[in-house]
Amino acid sequence: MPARDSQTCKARFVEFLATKNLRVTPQRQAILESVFATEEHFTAEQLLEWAQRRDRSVSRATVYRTLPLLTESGLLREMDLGKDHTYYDPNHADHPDHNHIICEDCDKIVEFESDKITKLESEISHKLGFSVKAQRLQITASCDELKKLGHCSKKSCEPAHK
Amino acid sequence: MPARDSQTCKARFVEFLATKNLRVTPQRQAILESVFATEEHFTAEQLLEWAQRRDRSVSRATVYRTLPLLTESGLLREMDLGKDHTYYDPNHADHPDHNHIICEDCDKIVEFESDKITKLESEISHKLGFSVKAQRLQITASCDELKKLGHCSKKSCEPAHK
DNA sequence: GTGGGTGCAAAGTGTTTGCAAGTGT
DNA sequence: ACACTTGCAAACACTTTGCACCCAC
Repeated sequence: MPARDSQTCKARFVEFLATKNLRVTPQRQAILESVFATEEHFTAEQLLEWAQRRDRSVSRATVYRTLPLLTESGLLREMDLGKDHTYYDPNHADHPDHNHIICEDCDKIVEFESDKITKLESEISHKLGFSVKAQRLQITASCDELKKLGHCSKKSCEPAHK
Repeated sequence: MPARDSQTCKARFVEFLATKNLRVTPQRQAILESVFATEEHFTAEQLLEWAQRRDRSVSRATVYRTLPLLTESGLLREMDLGKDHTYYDPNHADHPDHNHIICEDCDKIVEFESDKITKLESEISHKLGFSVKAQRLQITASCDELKKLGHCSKKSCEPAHK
């Protein structure tokens, strides 16, 4: 998937804030910068740490208050990975229909898109009398190579950390 | 989707307990009966209420301790619907690959299966070097009829409760 | 100037757990 | 008898919120 344009994302968020009569504060900017400096999924706690590196004054409360704004504006998407905290996906803005393969061996997540699946979802939904608004597909899988060779050569398939 | 055989499910769970050297207690039986008396998705709190109707002695702690056993045995599946609590799907045993359409108008959930989607998932995963272990697809949709007529005639599409 | 925003710490809430007593096998 | 189980209540962990002060527009 092509990389996103972080400038565009930031502009979109500022616009979103304006629409709702909300303000562009230094804290929100620090959070915004942090969000679009990564393409990885992250937690609220991680985001707090990143944002504080840019602006010491960012508090946990502000992170938790900004996260819903980012999801509401469509720039971020909540992800439930079965852990005790919520993950956020910064790749949603450019690829709203992308799916996830989660390797149960190494916890790594691979993203992919499939027009065919998207189309089928739409067709089936239509038959059942619905219009698709959003979709989320998570595949839990195991790494073929790891199973066969006992290790995993994929760059995207490192041993699970922690 | 054809209805499940609750007798088989119960037998499977008893067997699962035996395998792990766990015991068949009255409380677990009450919970088990309750789980397979419904085809709807439910919460831990609902399950507690149902189980207590069969056996007053069932406590919240036992429900929370039994739920992981039921998921581990493959009879139940956790569902995240974006609410603050976890939902459980009792239809997983017979239809492990079924998907969900969640109507954002009325909160109703419709289940469906699609061999084509399942196959595509498998193919794509294989190409990326993974073997599918499980999958979950949730489609958020809106009810066509509701949008056009202002109300919803589908039996499965009642107004959202609460 | 004013309505929104912030940090802090306390509160909230679904879920988990330590403990002493009970019970299936 | 020996583990495994249970109910109760306290503990947890992530997230939310009340409040008094602050600041972007």
